[in-house]
Amino acid sequence: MAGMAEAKKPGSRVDVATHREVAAMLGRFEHRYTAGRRRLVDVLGGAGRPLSLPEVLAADEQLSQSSAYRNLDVLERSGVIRRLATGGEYAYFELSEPLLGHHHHLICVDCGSVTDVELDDHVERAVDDALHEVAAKARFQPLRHSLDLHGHCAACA
Amino acid sequence: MAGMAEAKKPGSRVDVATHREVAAMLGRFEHRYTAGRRRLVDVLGGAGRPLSLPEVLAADEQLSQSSAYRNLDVLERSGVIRRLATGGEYAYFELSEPLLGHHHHLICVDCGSVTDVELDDHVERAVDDALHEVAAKARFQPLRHSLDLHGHCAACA
DNA sequence: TTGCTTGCAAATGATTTGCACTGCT
DNA sequence: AGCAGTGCAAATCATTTGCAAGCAA
Repeated sequence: MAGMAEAKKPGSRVDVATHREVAAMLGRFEHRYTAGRRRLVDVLGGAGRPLSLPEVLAADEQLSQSSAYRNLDVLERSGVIRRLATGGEYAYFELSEPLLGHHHHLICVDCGSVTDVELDDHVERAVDDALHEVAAKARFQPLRHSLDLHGHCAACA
Repeated sequence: MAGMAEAKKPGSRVDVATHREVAAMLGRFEHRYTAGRRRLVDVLGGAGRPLSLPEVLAADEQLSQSSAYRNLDVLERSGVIRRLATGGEYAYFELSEPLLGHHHHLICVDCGSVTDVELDDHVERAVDDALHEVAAKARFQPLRHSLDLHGHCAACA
């Protein structure tokens, strides 16, 4: 493990391929991949779960609140990250599905924390088929589905 | 149809059985079923789709903003209504599933409007089974799942 | 230099709350 | 009387924005 490089820059918890991909996504919208934005991607990519803004700021002291919000907005519009409406007091942010893969969330109704989970392809397909069917009936153009489980996390139970 | 009473009080768009059920739910929490709360249930029950607070207020001029928010909170805590976090600027409210039945939402990313849809029991069961499985692995106690489709509604497409 | 980016401080706006009053029970 | 419920106005607080200064092409 120690000698086994994982293609990460020192100080970055996200691999080089991901950073390259992010740079390309930003480039498509004529946005620069600045230090502040790279820090956000490092924090979100290193967390392994969605983070609220306070958590993001706590993870990297160098980030300022307003710029973090502004850059999260840029990253969201460029398709790099996703903003989760959990119903709690904060929005949560995570790398988008093109970077992280399709998945779902366990949302704690007590503390608001969010955990990523994946489901069987078989179930995913059944859900997608069923949703496309009802969407067609309502002349609704589907973009993506969100499937979350609300309940009490291990820590709050 | 004209002579075919549907067990609704004049001026109420919600049937008597629902109002009785709501009264019982509130009673369990020692809350009264006041005129203002009844008006909210009438508005939400009559809409047939989730409504934002401005829509609720527009539907009944007699409702005051702060009391509406306060009563929606009471109704939510009593299990009468559900608050939806759509990601848009407003929260949306609808009668809870015990009153309305289990269903899902088509959420328009442009205008924020929400439409109710139902899925095959077969799909519902597959989803629930899959979610319970991953929840168990994470020692997470499930309360309910939410499955929403985000996209462009017929009006915004 | 031109214009994207940044950080600070101030503004915004949905939602919540203090308070005095009304009305059940 | 006692206390839940109401409406107004004011407060809250996550998030957004104005502006002056920094930095890359």
